[in-house]
Amino acid sequence: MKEDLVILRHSTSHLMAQAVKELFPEVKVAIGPAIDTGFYYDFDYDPGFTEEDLVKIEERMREIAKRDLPIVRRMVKKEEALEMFRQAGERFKVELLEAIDDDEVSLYTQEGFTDLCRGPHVASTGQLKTFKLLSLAGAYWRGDEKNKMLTRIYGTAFPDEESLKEYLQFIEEVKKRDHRRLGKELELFSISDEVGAGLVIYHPNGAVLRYILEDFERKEHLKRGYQFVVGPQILKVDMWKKSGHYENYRENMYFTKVDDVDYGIKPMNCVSHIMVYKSKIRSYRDLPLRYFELGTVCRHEKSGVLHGLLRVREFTQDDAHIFLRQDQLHEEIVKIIEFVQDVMKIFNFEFEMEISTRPEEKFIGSIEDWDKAEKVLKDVLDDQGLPYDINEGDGAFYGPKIDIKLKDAIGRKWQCATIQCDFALPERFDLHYVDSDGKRKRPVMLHRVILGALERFIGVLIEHYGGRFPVWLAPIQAILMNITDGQEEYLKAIYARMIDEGIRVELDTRNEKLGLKIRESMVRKIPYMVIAGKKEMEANVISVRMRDGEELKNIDVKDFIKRIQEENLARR
RNA sequence: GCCGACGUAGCUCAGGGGUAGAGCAGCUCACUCGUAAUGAGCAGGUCGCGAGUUCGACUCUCGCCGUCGGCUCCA
Repeated sequence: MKEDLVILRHSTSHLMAQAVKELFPEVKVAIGPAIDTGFYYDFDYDPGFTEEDLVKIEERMREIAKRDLPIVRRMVKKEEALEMFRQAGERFKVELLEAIDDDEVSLYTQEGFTDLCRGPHVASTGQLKTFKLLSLAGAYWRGDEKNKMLTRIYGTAFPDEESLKEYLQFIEEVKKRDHRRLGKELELFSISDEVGAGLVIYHPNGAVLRYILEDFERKEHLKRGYQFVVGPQILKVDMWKKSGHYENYRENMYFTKVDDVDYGIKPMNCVSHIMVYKSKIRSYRDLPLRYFELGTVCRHEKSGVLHGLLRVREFTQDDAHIFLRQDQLHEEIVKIIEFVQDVMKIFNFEFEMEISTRPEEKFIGSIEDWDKAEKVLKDVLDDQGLPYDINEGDGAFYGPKIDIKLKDAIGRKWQCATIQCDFALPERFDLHYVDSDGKRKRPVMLHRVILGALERFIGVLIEHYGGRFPVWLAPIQAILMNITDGQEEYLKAIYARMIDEGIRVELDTRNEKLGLKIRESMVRKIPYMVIAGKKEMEANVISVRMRDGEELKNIDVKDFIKRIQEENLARR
């Protein structure tokens, strides 16, 4: 974000805090930074704000802006500032101050309101014109769920009306693309409270989309030397104790007991894949071994985090576990990154990468192994000249990882693919291979997903394409429509032919006007509308209208079928 | 899990202490029609679930479930 935009937004958040203090003097202020989409400020106010309060606060902000109060910076001794905020009962500011090491701190004052702040700020409140308060939310003090929940107000600010308007239009666009809304409109999936929160029910259109993706994935994995394996849905609890999941991941797992034996429903697919590896003695020549499974897992995610398809409790990963020698690690990770690049190009996603390192607590394996693994990950990305961010302490409990964040058609980021390095599970399960010197050695394990979870990926795809899936992914590729009863038989024959050619086609011979049929198909975002009236039938051709308005008049059915089949292969 | 808002017909939503309403969708009939909504009629609801207050609750109170916006967490 540009520096002056940060200053503008940060200043607007101070303006909001001042307005809040004027209207609700008993409120205590916490922090109010600029963020990518605007700004927020956290307040401690026990009754909480209402939507109406938001309107009042915004009005007061405009009034204060009109007063054009100068914003003055002042350096004071830390002790002096502490005394001041203590007197005012601003306990959050006191807590912040106590954590600051410097002798002097800067204060920013605009008539009647002083905030502890590094700054910088605009010169006066009169410069703040184009802003809007957006929403209310709860937020833990310092982001820690053990702390008090404060009330956060989100708003946004821009240098001019034009860009504010643009941003508000962007919010509208985001709403239009919302996969939950499109999922309903396009009859892709549903989530029923009777069935359970976070459990997805695929309807025919969504199920066929999923089937296409699965089919695509199987082919892509076979091409790259992966082998298919399939593991059970439930495994004995002892297995999860051995793997460390019971210790580190139990609160996210579902359990069941049958005939006095405890089972855990799998939250990850690795254990079965490890059992395949362990089933016989492996030679150094066998490695790398790449086991792939479209593995369905269950994780008890906290109720508040569930979100359409993007965060669910049962989902299917395009999961693989690769068993390999240390010396193969670098090359294999390069291959996986190339795999991700190939696949994301097909869906037209750009992406960014992040490396997550060892957590402070809740990890297995030695610190030495962690350091080794982290180094390999960094080396690969450095060698490939790929930029990345470091996410300290954000690794999985069994190893560090590279996370890949997709950037969709309107610039939003989504986490899907991940490559996780694991020295710990091979140790726990005592995996080995026989090396060229005849000695037993420990393999390394990579956990990786390309699309991530099919549910999440489908959700992202829906928003990425705004429901207008490319032809190869479209649940319904073409819809046939007649103009009068006279063409019903003609279209039925064409329908049979297209179905036979593997095209996903629908037949609409209802006694309705063409305009209505076109409209309904447009709403459903079907790529091709095939129209046959008296004229087409007599000439033994069809007319095709595309969802972007383009038309193909009087073409041969054979040519049309060929066109769709080519698009299926080209994957555009 | 936490903070806040919300839950009325398949969908989108209005209403309000005296047992509910619109538009779209659905069904029936008429119309046989050329590129984004033909017309008329009919039918459709334990007002999320459970308890409490009340002569009476869909409306008020409490609890639960779920959804939405966030926080924390994550594929």
